[in-house]
Amino acid sequence: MLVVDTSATVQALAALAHETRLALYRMLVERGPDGLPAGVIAERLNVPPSSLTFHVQHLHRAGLITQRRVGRQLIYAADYAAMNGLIATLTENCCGRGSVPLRRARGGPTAAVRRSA
Amino acid sequence: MLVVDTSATVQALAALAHETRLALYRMLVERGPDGLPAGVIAERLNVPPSSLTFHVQHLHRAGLITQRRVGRQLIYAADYAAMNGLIATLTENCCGRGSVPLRRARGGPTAAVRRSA
DNA sequence: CTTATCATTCGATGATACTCGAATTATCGG
DNA sequence: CCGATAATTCGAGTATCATCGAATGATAAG
Repeated sequence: MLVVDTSATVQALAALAHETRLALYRMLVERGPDGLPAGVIAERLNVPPSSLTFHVQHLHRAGLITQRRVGRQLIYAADYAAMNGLIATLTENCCGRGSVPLRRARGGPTAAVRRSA
Repeated sequence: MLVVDTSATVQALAALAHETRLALYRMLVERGPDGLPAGVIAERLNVPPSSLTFHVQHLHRAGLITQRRVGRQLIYAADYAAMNGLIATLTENCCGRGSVPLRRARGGPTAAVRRSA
């Protein structure tokens, strides 16, 4: 059984629990492994540079995005493994053991989660 | 295609992004459909009544738990469909567009999930 | 009606989170 | 070195969240 570091989970959830950061994270997921420089993200989200830094750091500290420098820009990219880890944690701990078959899906990739309340 | 209400997603994430509330939610998931009265939850979490109310309402407003009255006690229970909806939303929007296997639940450690036997 | 129990609401306090302009660090191209 | 660009850190102000005792509402039993 998977044991979870609760505070890491809370940190990841808190990082995503903000309009701006959720939009930012989604933008990076869409963009893929290449990522985007901070400046571009700030412009697209219409957020001043210092505010943008505040939010990307929040996501970075939570381990949800990666950071790398290219020349004088800092590139941020989504860390897919981290999100999958978070989803796995939620699935393992919070999904009503058996009443809802979400963990044993063997068919299509997301077949079991297509239905939403 | 799954329709996503961003602010509802943020609200659900924020509701879970707190040590006490995550513990509370997990307790209700373990307990199952019968749920638990507020008093019992408060005692088990070692939280004063008024603080407990604050947290259960947070989860209830986010739609993650249900509330019903039995006699003079209020019973709270996990709403599994809501959590599955949240997970579906995260999977649809934030997981690298099908390129990433959702199937890893006990692979390598990630930033959000750690072993702590 | 009165008392006891369960839980919530109220209100005051302290703690974090968020925003963003100004100053600072890092890098690049002459 | 110098000027320009990318991004961060700093600091101050505002807002929202969290905690919890005391007061209030809701239900039950005698």
